[in-house]
Amino acid sequence: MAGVDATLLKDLDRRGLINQATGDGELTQHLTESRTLYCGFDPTADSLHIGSLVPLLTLKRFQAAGHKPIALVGGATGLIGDPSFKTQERSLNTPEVVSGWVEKLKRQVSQFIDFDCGDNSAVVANNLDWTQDLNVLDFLRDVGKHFSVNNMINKESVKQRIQREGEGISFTEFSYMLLQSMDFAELFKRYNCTLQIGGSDQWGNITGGVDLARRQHRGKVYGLTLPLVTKADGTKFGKTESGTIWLDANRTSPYAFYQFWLNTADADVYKFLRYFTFLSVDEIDEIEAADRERAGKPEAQGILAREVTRLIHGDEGLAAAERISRALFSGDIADLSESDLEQLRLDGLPSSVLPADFGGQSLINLLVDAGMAPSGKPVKDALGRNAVLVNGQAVGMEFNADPAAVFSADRALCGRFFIVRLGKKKYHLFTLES
RNA sequence: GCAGGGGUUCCCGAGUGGCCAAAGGGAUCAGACUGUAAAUCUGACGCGAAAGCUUCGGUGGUUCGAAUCCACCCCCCUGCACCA
Repeated sequence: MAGVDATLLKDLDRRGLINQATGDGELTQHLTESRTLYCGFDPTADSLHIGSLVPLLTLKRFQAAGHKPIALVGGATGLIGDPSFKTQERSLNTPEVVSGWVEKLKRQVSQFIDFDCGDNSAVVANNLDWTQDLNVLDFLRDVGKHFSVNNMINKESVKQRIQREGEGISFTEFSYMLLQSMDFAELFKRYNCTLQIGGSDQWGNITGGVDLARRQHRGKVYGLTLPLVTKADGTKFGKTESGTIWLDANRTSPYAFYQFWLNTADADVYKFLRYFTFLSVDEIDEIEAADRERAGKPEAQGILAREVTRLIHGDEGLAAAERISRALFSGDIADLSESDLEQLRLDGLPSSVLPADFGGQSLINLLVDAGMAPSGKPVKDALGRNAVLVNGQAVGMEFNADPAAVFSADRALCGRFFIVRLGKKKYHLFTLES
């Protein structure tokens, strides 16, 4: 068996990754031997987003330290919906939809952990396996009996739903905790899994499982929660104007993903390096010190973007993201060769083909149709402020009715390409029909 | 079922007959400044290039005119009752 890195918890602590743990510090002792731990991911979409990245990477950290990770995909819990800290009851998804998502998440989660490294190889589990045939009476007698409703309604995670005027909670969602608790007890029985990790919102569900494992199997198991990722300016982490940042390249291109991290605020970037990369804390401290020393533009964002993009999208995804970023944000667009431009499209820069005849289409319309803006208003605003650049040339409102003049062959790069920039950061590649 | 409270533009939340596309805040977008930051300032923020058009749970109605009044309906919340 591979040696166990007993300093793991200390490292997690230095990274700020420990929010709360059960067992009064016994966990450190517990982890001096190779253990099995799990973290659950519920299928609420066909891909995870970066909100799940912290627990996902923490599983990886545990595995690197010699422990055996189980990634649990919630085929069952996904059918119910976790009420923890949610302000509203959510609508149920159909079993077919959820099982489709389960398959996708299984694949996605599997990219992060090693399934072929001997004794601590990872396992992917689905809690539907031990719940779908469970009989209601057995459930109520064997599981329900161990839970006190008095206790459950006092949980902080459901308080909003219990106390707040205007919202309620269904029995279905209220029961969620029992299902998750069962998972822990079950994994303890099946795999001798003795640790569950999760976001800080999972504390109530995790302690529920700790108690159930003890009551059902007299098992001594532990829970550890990770902090919720917050931003210094108080806005929600993981969202941009174009929506959630997903891990699936089909939903969020490696380029957009890379740009997301590159735009991290100074106030957050060192924390994020500790959360989201495998660079050592010492290395990160050095980066921070060097940035402070130098003043001006920090290096940290670039390092963060590179590290995380490589982690999620691999070397190729990173290379593509960097190629696009370099081409668009530094240097002269006019210097790009035809193959460079072609490559941008292959790399995932949003692109579309211009129609041969513009008909009566306005320029605003064309850009909206290409997906550069949700409606005409922002484009109009940008046109009025010289914030629309076609191949580096500002285009004003007066061209709105005359897209043919803007997208004429003699103004195209290499005879057929137009790079349109809207605002500071939104780019789109148009090509003339050949 | 009864009683009470409530459903407003992405979110929170004002508005209770015309001056309302609807205060204020947040989020978001654009500009200036910068480092593809932050802070700050400016502008935008239902749709539309514009003229104009469509909104305030739904449907009808009253009115010259309704988010605002009336009727019915749907949904949510709180309490009570019924059931057991």
